[in-house]
Amino acid sequence: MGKIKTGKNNSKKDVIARKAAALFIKKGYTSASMRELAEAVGVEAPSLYNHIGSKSEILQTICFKIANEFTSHLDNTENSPVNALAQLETIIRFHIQMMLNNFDEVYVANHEWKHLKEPFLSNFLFQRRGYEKRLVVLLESGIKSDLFKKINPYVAVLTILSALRGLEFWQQHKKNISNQQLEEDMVNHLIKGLIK
Amino acid sequence: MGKIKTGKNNSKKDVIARKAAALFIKKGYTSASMRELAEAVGVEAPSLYNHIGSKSEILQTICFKIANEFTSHLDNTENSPVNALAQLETIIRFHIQMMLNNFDEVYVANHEWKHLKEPFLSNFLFQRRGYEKRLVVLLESGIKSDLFKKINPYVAVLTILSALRGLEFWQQHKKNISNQQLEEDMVNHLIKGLIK
DNA sequence: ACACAAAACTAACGCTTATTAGTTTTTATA
DNA sequence: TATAAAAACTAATAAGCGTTAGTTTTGTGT
Repeated sequence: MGKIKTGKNNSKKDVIARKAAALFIKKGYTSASMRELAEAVGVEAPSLYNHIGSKSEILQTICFKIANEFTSHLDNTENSPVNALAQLETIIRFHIQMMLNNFDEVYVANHEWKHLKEPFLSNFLFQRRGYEKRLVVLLESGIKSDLFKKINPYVAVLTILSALRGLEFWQQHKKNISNQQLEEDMVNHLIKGLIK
Repeated sequence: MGKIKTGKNNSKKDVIARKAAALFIKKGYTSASMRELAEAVGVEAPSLYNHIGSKSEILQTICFKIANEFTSHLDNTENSPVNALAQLETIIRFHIQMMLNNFDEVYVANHEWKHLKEPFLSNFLFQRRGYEKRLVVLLESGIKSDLFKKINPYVAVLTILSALRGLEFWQQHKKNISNQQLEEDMVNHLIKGLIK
């Protein structure tokens, strides 16, 4: 049938993962078949197994790649010398950038993690829960420093993360607004509602 | 094997739909099998077909029941004599109430609509898009009346709807905060960031 | 108690799934 | 150009899927 076309910096496994992410968005992980994925890649289904271990492994790769990017960015931010407000703004902007620049994989990590197999499922949820908790700590510190209103920090984190996640809908609408403007408006909406 | 237990005001079809919603949340629509659903209901799989037409029909029932509830509430709100800010607040509070009181069905409508069959899929998306547009009009009217900041109304609607959707995570966390407090904090966060 | 309808059951169908085995073709190296 | 490895292919497997057919049990009204 064909041959997998690789670019310069991406392996065949990368090509498969990228096509898979797009397919998982369109059909959902379970409904997306290896035969469909193979067709998107330009090859017969069994040929995929020369490059990947299993369908489930593709999902793992996508989910943990994204989870690790968020986690390591948070590591860096926490170590920066600026105050809680500036840290929060940095994090919000990073989420927005990730949604705009790595849409497919972020979407899959957000929507299809449910189909990870153990122990990956537990690991993923543990990592995500840890991320949320660190944000709550950040919010608490901002409240203690009198930077933020005395809102419940869990609620604030939930609100912010959910609003950011919702950028996935932007990809579909494509309104007449630049990414720059989008980012400023969202940061403004989410932050100014917090500042005293 | 058994018999479907119906309460007073719910038909056997309702019982199936309710169990199905819970199962669709746990496994996703595609991965949830009719045999699993049957077991949850307490019956053999083919027996379900005495009460429902198909698996897909269950999903349709759930999705449109929820969509219609949101649409008709918006109808009522738009006809109320209060200003845009008060209308927006009413709508936000309704979303929060729906998330807290009809969690399973709202979750399924939000996550599994992708698996609706045509023409239901198109109808559902059309209805949802219409809902969003009406909210944008509301935001625009609020901006024109100088009630809201001059933020992009699409971005604001996206931010608000996404944050509200994110209440689905609340169900899992169950932190030490009352529904009342949760509602006030979210409304405050989302609105006060808009008011001049 | 009898008759009819509702709702359960068992068995099975045709289809799709991810994956494996075994083989052939392509590519890279020397 | 010969050789070895990489990567494609075809064929097939076992398992699970939604659903249908046909039959038996259960419940209801007279």
